[in-house]
Amino acid sequence: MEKVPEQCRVEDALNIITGKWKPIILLHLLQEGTQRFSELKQKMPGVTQKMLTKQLRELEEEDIIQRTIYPQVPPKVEYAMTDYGRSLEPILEAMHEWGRNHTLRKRQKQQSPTS
Amino acid sequence: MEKVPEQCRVEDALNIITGKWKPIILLHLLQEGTQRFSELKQKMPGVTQKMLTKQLRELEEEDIIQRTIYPQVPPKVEYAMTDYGRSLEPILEAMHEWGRNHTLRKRQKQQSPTS
DNA sequence: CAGCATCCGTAATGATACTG
DNA sequence: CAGTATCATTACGGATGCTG
Repeated sequence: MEKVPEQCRVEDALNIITGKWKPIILLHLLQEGTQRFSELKQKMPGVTQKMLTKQLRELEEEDIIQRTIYPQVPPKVEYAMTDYGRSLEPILEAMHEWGRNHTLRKRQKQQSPTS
Repeated sequence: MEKVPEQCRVEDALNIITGKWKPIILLHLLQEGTQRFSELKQKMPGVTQKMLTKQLRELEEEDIIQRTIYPQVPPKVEYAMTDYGRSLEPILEAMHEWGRNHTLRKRQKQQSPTS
């Protein structure tokens, strides 16, 4: 139970899943399995290739997702969660749950302001 | 079990705990209880007043922490987790745990590169 | 199709000085 | 002590054009 702040590793986890599009990418891959680049892009309105590519590379770098290139023309690249990446699922679930509750809470606050 | 990406609330949770100093602030308050501004600052090497103030205000805004001002000279301001804020603890714990494991994993990879 | 390179605007963070 | 205000710097994200 050594939880000295200096050894705080929360940020390490945070660095992995933080990024404008990473949570959504992970949700898609977790829920719908392997996806092509174009599929992901299509399912994420507003994202640019640059950003999608960047976020995917960062996730790949950390072994969260796997990138498979099919050497053909036109190119085909698929992304999938790694087994290791799936270990993030409980955390993502918990955050999703918490976030939803938080949104509700906020709404209630606005309706009945205590102060 | 409606987990349509469009309803993804992971980011809501993420927005709360993301920030260069928020995780450390939360860890300190969770582990050591109520803290004065100066105590926190002292325990967080590298942080500036500006940043510490800003992050604290944001956490306060979301009801994660409570700010108590003692009207005296010199001023005394204390920060503490709210009950609601404590509901984040399991998530932070999980992330800390995961992060630590991730760091270890990375180190091993570097020693025995498979590829 | 997938992705890289470049340019640009905004937002986040930092350094520093000042104040009740 | 606990801020606020201002300015400088950097990181992040978006738009666009080019390539195998």
